[in-house]
Amino acid sequence: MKSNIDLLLVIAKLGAIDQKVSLTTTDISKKSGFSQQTASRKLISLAKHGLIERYPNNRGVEVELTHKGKGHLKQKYFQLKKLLEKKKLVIKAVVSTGLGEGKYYIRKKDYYKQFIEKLKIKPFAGTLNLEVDNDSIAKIKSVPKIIVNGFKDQNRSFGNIDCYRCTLKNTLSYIIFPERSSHPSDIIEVISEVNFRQKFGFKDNQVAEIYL
Amino acid sequence: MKSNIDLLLVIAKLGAIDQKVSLTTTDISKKSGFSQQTASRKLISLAKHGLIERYPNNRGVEVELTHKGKGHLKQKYFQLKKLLEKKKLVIKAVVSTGLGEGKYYIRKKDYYKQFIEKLKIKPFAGTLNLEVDNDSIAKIKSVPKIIVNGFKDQNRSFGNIDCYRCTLKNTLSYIIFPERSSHPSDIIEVISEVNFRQKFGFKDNQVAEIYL
DNA sequence: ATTACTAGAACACGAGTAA
DNA sequence: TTTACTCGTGTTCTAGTAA
Repeated sequence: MKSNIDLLLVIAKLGAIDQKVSLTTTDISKKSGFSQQTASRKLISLAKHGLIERYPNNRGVEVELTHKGKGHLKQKYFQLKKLLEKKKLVIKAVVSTGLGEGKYYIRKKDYYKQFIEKLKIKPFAGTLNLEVDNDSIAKIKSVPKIIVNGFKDQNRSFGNIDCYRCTLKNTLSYIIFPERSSHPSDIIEVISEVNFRQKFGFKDNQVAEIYL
Repeated sequence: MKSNIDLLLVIAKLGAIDQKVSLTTTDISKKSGFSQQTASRKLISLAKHGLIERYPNNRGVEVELTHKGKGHLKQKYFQLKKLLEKKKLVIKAVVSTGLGEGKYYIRKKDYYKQFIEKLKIKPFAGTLNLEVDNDSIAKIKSVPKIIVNGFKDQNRSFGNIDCYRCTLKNTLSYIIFPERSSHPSDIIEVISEVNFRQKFGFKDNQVAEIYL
């Protein structure tokens, strides 16, 4: 989809960011500079991509940004913030116990080889799980993504892993999002060459700062 | 021009925001997802619109964002900031003595009528001049613009005036940009129903906060 | 009043390739 | 190697209107 972030921003500014708002496609066309027809078509497209919820009726359209739509705006915001304020984004995260999924993935040779090649680290065979607030995900996704490709072994297929470079305790690390993760969306996994729990004495519920 | 702000952001992230950077259109195409040809064409277009400076040579392109290009990014940034952080933008401004241009404009009946209709104020027949830093202009331009139309009288023609709603000393006010102003770009003019110098004792060099 | 379909025009895209 | 032109194709636009 062609990034219709400009139209999303127009709709958000009309108030649809945290509540349903009654608009007309003509309102939107005036604010956006598109024709009424194009506003209508784009609205349908945004809804199809899950960025807004849309309830047309015979007096206009009720519109509200979805969580995902708001996420897109936040992502753009954090990109600009990092760029223009010239300082790193920081995430406050809480150490937690995960499912051990990451550990399983890291040990797969096809992934491991790519971690070394693409991420330039020889990862410790375990991950640190952290709980973050919702804006954090948008912050993470605002920095360049490195994709570690999936593969198939004789038993099953493995999906891509999206990796985002960061530092934790001044240590080069990566936040990893396996394509088909069963993690709740506010838990992230971090890999690096070190065992954070051992080297830095990390315990559950302890707060850590991640720099992007 | 179709807002190529996404490509501008890509270029800025490649380092072209406060210095010239040697790039190739292939670099840009990889980072942006467009083809090399499209990256080249868009670069030419950005330069034509004054958003970047571009020096192609036989080993690539040297690129740097112009002041205007950087302003576009800042504008988008402040739009998102205001929206997502749900608080007003604030500008620190220094009271200064202007040219008396604004006073002359306000008294023109065709403008005055529009001020009443479109801005819902009966402006005091004078303006407050303030000196602001450069980011402030981007902040101002990130909020909705109200256009007061120009006109012709028997002697000369008058251009449009761009008006931006704000509050100063809790007073509904508007920052006005006459289309053909001889103001330096870091001086703004504010109109409202009150005489700020009289009512609030404003003196030159005093700092004032403007909320957008 | 609305939304949104159809149709044709305008525009943007990238493959091929010249310079 | 570059940049960037031409040109064929596909996408996106808006005017006219149906519902």
